[in-house]
Amino acid sequence: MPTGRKQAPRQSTERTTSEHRPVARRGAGAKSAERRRSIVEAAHAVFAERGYHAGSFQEIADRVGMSQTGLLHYFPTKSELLLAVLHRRDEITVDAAPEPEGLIQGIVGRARANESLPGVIELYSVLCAESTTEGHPARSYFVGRFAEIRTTYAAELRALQAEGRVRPGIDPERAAASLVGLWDGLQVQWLLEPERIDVAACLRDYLELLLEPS
Amino acid sequence: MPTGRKQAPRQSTERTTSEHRPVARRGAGAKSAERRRSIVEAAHAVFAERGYHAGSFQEIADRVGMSQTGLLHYFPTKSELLLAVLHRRDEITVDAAPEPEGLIQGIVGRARANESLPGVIELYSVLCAESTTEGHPARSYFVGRFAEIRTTYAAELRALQAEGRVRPGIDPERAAASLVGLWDGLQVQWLLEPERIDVAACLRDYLELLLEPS
DNA sequence: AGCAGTTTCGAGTATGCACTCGAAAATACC
DNA sequence: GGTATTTTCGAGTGCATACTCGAAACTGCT
Repeated sequence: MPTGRKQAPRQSTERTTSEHRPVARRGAGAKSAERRRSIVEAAHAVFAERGYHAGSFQEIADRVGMSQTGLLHYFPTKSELLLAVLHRRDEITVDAAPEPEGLIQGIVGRARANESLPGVIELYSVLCAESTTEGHPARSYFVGRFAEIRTTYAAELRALQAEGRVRPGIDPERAAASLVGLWDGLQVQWLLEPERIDVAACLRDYLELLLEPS
Repeated sequence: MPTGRKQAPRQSTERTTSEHRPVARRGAGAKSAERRRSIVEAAHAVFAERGYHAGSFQEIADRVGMSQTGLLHYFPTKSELLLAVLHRRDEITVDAAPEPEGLIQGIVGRARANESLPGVIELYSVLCAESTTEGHPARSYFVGRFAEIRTTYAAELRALQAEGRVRPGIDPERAAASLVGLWDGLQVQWLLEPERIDVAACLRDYLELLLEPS
């Protein structure tokens, strides 16, 4: 975080280059933030198209129109850039999430919206599976993310259960995991054959099976 | 990222000059087939652990106890080796598939069996997602495989439907795609947190929702 | 204008990659 | 035993990789 701008919640590992200055905020900070954004955007696209291992600094630098070394000034390691991309993705989807009423409406709506963002889906699907490999930098990110989503859905299901709107015999935790898994698995099939898979419809089917017919 | 080179001293015996092969069956052909099998086996493990791009000839050769160039004699290109691994995987799972009666029994049983083969799951999950990227050599393999599995399940569901054993309002094609997606998505979560995800139980839950309570 | 700090990059390092080439060693067949 | 074939590997090629180093160019503040 070159410019000490308070904006960024970029945590931990600062640049290690030994300097220790008092809130250095010389000019050009705005430019820096802009650059970072465009770099993250390009990296998002490249990682989505090629995956993490196969995606290169060079290609990202080319897309953003700067040298590979210039890029390294902002993100000194590849995994740092990856994590920035993932957190940026969170912001995007959260921003685009009005989180409306109802599990069904919310989820199906989100799935429909995703159909116009294949890059986001691809990034997510590819990195998610890649992260199960040994020592992948995004592994803990995905572990945390899955746990978070599962508990959110499980809580929503329990609330619906309390209202008697869930079909009897449903285990909220397992149903939450299933919902997440179903979504992700369908997205992979959709990436391979977009015209043959209707992710949103399948999710709606599942949710309607879960809920009491009213 | 430097991914420190780790040697896997599989067969620590020196192999430069005197070589007493214990098997040394009749004819070069037999030896060749044997070699191919062990190479495919090692490649299976490496691709499962690292993915296709990140997995290297060198590491595979180390595990099988031969030089990288020796390996190239059997599989002149990397993608050829990949496809051999995938087809070998098909053989394995087909062999281990008694394909018993009943969708539920069959699927749940297979899922349970898979729990003891994390390497096979990892290979499948990682390569499957990786294959959605541009120009991946396994892409058409997975497209074909998914189509095949979906039609199989859809047919089974339609047969059950004819017997009146499926809950009304189920679309067999979508349910088949959902079943496959659910399975794959759950497996990814299971790879990340094996102790928190019960793939077989979730699949059973889903199948019971699909079928008429009898 | 002078300076502190930021941004950029050219050149270079060390490594790894898939793959080629040519030849030696092992083996099979007669 | 001699010869053809298969199997193996050492050495090398060309390229890509992440990352380092050091310095130039730029920026805005005083």
